[in-house]
Amino acid sequence: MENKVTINDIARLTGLSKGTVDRVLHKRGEVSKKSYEKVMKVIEELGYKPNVFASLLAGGKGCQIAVVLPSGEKGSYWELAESGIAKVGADVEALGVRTQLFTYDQYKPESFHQTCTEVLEAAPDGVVLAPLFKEETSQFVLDLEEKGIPYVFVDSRLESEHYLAYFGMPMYQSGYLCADQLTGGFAIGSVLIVRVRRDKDQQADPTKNRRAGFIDYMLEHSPECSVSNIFIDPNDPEGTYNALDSYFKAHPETRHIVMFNSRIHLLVPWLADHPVKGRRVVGFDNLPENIAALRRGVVTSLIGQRPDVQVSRAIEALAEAIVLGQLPPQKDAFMHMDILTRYNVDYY
Amino acid sequence: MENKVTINDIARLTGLSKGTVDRVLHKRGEVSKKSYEKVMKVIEELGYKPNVFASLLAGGKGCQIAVVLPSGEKGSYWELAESGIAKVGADVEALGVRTQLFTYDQYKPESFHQTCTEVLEAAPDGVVLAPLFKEETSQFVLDLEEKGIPYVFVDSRLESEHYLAYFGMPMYQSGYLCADQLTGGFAIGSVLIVRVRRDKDQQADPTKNRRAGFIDYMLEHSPECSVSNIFIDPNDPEGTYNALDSYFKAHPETRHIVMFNSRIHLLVPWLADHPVKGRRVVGFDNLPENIAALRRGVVTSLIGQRPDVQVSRAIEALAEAIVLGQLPPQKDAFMHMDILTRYNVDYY
DNA sequence: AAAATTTCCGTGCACGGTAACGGAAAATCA
DNA sequence: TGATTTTCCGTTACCGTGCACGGAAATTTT
Repeated sequence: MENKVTINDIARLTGLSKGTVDRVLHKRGEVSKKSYEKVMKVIEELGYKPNVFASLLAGGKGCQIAVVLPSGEKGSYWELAESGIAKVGADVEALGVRTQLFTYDQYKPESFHQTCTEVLEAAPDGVVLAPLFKEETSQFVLDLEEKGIPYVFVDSRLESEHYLAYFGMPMYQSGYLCADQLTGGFAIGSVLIVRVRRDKDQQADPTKNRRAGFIDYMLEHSPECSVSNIFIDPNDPEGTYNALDSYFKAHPETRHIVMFNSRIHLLVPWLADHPVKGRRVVGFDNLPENIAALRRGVVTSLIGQRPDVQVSRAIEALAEAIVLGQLPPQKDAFMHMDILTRYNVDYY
Repeated sequence: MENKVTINDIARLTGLSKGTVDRVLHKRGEVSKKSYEKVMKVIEELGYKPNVFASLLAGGKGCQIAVVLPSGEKGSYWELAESGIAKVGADVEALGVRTQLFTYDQYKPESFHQTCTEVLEAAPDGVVLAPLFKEETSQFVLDLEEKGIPYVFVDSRLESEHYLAYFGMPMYQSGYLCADQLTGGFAIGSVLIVRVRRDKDQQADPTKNRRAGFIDYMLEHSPECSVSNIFIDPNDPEGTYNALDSYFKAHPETRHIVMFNSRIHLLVPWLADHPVKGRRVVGFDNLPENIAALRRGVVTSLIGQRPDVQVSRAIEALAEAIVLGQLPPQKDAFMHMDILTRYNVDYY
């Protein structure tokens, strides 16, 4: 059933041998132009697709996929992404696909560059890439294209036309959704945005678009609602605590709190000490610590994009493209924005 | 890489031929007890796993999976489930898995029984089953076990110990979650539950547990909030409209509305005619009509379990078990309860 | 004890594709 | 023109399993 057309059929119809047919299939030369075209024509007509099993059986090599991510500390967003590698379906593994993880320091462009050269040396059959640095990524992508190595973006992407697929979250919309969750659709008092202070010469703020979506929602639905910002240092718990304390001393009328990165858990100590009935606290990403906060009831809801799923789907898409020659149905796959509350988080 | 152990290795180590080894592997007799045990021992020791590619190549058959669902009218829940069949990964198909759909009338046990015999005649290698009738399902499952055909439940399940896996939604918790969505965590006025009238001798109400979860939440979080019920006939739009009309004439203070089955869209005509600021309307399942209502803003949120994903995951699990001999990591996979609002529905 | 069964097992081909090997034909060189 | 190199292609031996066929050995029948 399926594709009855075999390499032998083509050999017979072209009057050549399967050895020659195999040579044109794999473009390993030593074929006259005339024969080459004859074979290609018949392949086209019959819609020949090679039998994956036979190919794997004979060749045995399978394929190697490199996954390039920022190195994830324990409990971080990127560790979650990393765990997606282990979640690819058994059927993909059965197809002879192997994955190899390469990490880089998300704060050091030169570390990323270093990792890229390592990847190129490893010469994988495909690359899954979470890009953070524009310049360096453009260069890397050029190198990959030159070598004919297909690549898939996760989390964010470049404007490049040549990537095979992209799995990520629509940032602007996630901010919009977040605002809806925070306000519950009702008009409310003022809102506090807690942000992480970052050096200006560092990379651009990845949550910029998200914040924009949030602001737009508020302007449309609750124009009377005031929005304030404070900045904290993620490595200074005490400072964070004090920042919140002094802000709320000055603005006791502010009720709801939101953060646009995955660090909402940093607020837990202060929140736990200052419970307010009706306060809504919304953050992003299902990190273990965030989920714990959700369960405690300190955080109202989280908006999750499941980076692990992004990675595993990316690997699967890449594998299907390489091994089966099937392009992904859609190039840009914006993934679910999951709304997590304490009542459904157990099932994610 | 992987399993270097082949059938030839075993043949050599046992001093037998691969023909004999193959015979014990497939239990097709004609092997002396002594040889049988010798082979089994070596297989055990070396942890032999057959090469899927070679097997598929030689045998060619692949495997046949029967999917048994209630017949889904256009736009219905079960049609959504049906669509999951088309969504199994290309890699699973590449493994030589073919699926065949069998449907039955969800209101007629005898129709289910009829379908079951058809399935048994087709003698598939595995069965995905959405069971509605307890008695008949128990019998069917016994037949399957007798024939050694593995089966996976979706949507709901029997207490049977022998199913391979189950993909479904935790009903009680979904009701709990629903109540949280409806109230938004705030204390609110009274709530209306719209239910579908059904004959008592018909099957039991599949949403009973869900309702129980809802009620429990309300008792715990908003004991002062009154909950009323009305009943409608899904096939009588006019009657539905009038029922809502007369209820709300008598109880204008009731604001929020909930339905526990997938038919919240039946209320759209009335809701569209009677917009109330701050009213929350929550229903279940991402049917096209429900999603349309969500987009219009008539329905506040939906709780979705994506029956299509349940079906495709079930097929994949079954395929992996049959073809690769890999049991699913967890027997009971309670699937996500997705909270859908107009702001994230586009990404589901 | 010879013949007829039955039980058990080895051999060999097929599945579709890969790739090394070697040789014929064509092109280039002397 | 003969020798040499290049270009091109057919042959062949696998890869690991499935399975049909036929035959040796063990068992039962005459």
